[in-house]
Amino acid sequence: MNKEELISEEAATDRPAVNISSVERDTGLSKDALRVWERRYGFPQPYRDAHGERIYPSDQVDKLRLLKRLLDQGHRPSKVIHKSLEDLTALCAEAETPTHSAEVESLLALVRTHDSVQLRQTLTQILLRDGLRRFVVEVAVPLNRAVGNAWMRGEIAVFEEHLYTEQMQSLMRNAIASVQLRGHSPRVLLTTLPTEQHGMGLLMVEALLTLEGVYCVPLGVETPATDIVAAALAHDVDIVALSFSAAFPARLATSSVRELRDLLPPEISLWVGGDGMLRARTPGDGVEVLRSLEGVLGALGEWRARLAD
Amino acid sequence: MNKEELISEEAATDRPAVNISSVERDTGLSKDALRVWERRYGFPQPYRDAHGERIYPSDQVDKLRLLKRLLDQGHRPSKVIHKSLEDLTALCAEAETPTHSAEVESLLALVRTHDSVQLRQTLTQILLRDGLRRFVVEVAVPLNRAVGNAWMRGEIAVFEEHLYTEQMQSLMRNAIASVQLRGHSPRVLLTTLPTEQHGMGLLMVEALLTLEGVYCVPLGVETPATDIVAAALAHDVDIVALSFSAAFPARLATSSVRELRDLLPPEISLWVGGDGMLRARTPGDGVEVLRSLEGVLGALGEWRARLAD
DNA sequence: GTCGGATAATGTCTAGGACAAAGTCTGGGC
DNA sequence: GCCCAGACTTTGTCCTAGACATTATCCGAC
Repeated sequence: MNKEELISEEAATDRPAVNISSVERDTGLSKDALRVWERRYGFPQPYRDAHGERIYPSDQVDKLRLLKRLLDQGHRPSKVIHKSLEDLTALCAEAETPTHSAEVESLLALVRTHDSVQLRQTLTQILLRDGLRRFVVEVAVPLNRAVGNAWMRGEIAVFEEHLYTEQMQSLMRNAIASVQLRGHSPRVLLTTLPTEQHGMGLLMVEALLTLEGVYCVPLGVETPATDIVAAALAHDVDIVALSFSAAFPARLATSSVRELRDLLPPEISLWVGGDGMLRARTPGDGVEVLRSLEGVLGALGEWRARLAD
Repeated sequence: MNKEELISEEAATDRPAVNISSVERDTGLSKDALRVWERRYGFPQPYRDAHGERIYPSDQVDKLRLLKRLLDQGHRPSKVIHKSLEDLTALCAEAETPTHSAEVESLLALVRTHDSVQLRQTLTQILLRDGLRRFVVEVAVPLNRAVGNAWMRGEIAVFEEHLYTEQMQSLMRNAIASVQLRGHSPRVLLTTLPTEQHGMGLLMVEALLTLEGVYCVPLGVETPATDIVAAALAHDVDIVALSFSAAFPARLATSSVRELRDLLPPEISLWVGGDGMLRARTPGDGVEVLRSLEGVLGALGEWRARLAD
């Protein structure tokens, strides 16, 4: 394939060096952190342009991306910053659970070959065959994780991940919309806190809850704490559910959950979940930490049992 | 309503003062800009905590939000920064085109009263009554604008805007998915550049194009330029279409569009649109600037006519 | 083994200074 | 009257380098 070659060549060689703003965007590391790392650890070591401004070559940006991922997993900068790209990749791979079913593996292959028509068709078939609940738990969750890992290892391109996310979201929204609303209790508000832009977890929870006859108020992502409280009161919800991805700073997660808990009326439950909550310390009383997607159903059962008392 | 009162009281008095990071998040103004404005213009003038760090009271954050909106409309900081909150609100109101149909006005009322069930139902009814094309052009576009303006004037809360966006997106995605794919040409890639997080415009364009038998590759938001090129080649598209909201820095828009145009093969067309393109200077040859959503259909007609030659 | 306190690691804040890019004004030529 | 070039002004982002709160880690004592 002539085009394939063009793409890999582009990715391998032609990538231009970029300024500090772009690196902040692409890696998620703040400008302050980038400068202070350079001062303290000697990495990154960008070139300077005619005005003394930092210019980061693409291989350093690659390493920074990898470092950010490792920090999100709980590693410390000084311990990993001087390792080689290969060592870092290996370290990332360690943390992975490579338990993909054959089906997930074949879906991942479709993402890799950007065969979007086939991908959508296959996902739809599986959804119809297994039902929404099994689809979410057995396909969407592991496939999300597999795509994330593959992207991190550089096996799939950004645009392939984007297209996958778009298709999966579209599918999930359609499925949710087509579930006949059977019940109306409890009422659950779904959202993330500011800076948390990953909404896929919310959609998966919304799917499971809607199937169980729960009334969901989906607020999308990045709702400030005061607005969550206002929305919870306005929509008279019983439960507020928040999702945190691994990229969310662990300490911020704990403190802002605590803060939200104090702002919310005590009779409204607060559920938190997502990869970002696995590393965070427990945020204290009155907060239910869900350690897996299935945990949502357990918590729902408990809530209903408590209501029955 | 007891709850309504609680919410407005909350909004009016109890809002806590916040640090510079929060202000950056909430207003979209960079920390550097906030500090340099303070130095140069004397506004904002935050308090300091025990360590000399800036603490912004909520009324100053309100004014900053308004200022950001005015800058996005082309005003200059020195001209507006010392005006009162009332003057700024009036200035914002000037720029508005208050041409709402009665129908849009009643939908806006549903958003204001966060009657989400009724809102979804009404939108679905209108969609079925008028068809997707009229729905997008006559309802979605003006309602989006009306909601944005109302939010800016403080007439609707953040969470109301969030819920509206979520519902409208969900509806549009469902409608798009249910359009039987009739044709497959041209092939159009849809996305935004990094930092541009508003994807509603893309969805509206996707809806119109899909109705016309166009094959769309929706990449969601924030795709880096090099990945857009890679995706365009991999999916063999004829056209790349980008959307810019008013919040996108005008100069960045022009320069990055120019840059992308130079990276893309000349036989691939580049279409750009959205409120952010109305202020930007024309990015030069080989770029089609769409000044309205209907412009998309015009450009499509031209493309097909050229193909027929 | 586990708890508490000292020590180290780390990110974000601070202050001004500098400069390029873009906007605005001004004067001259047609 | 109109338009263009060059000068001036405005504005955002970058720079350095220091400080400090917060969180991990270590180490000794119980």
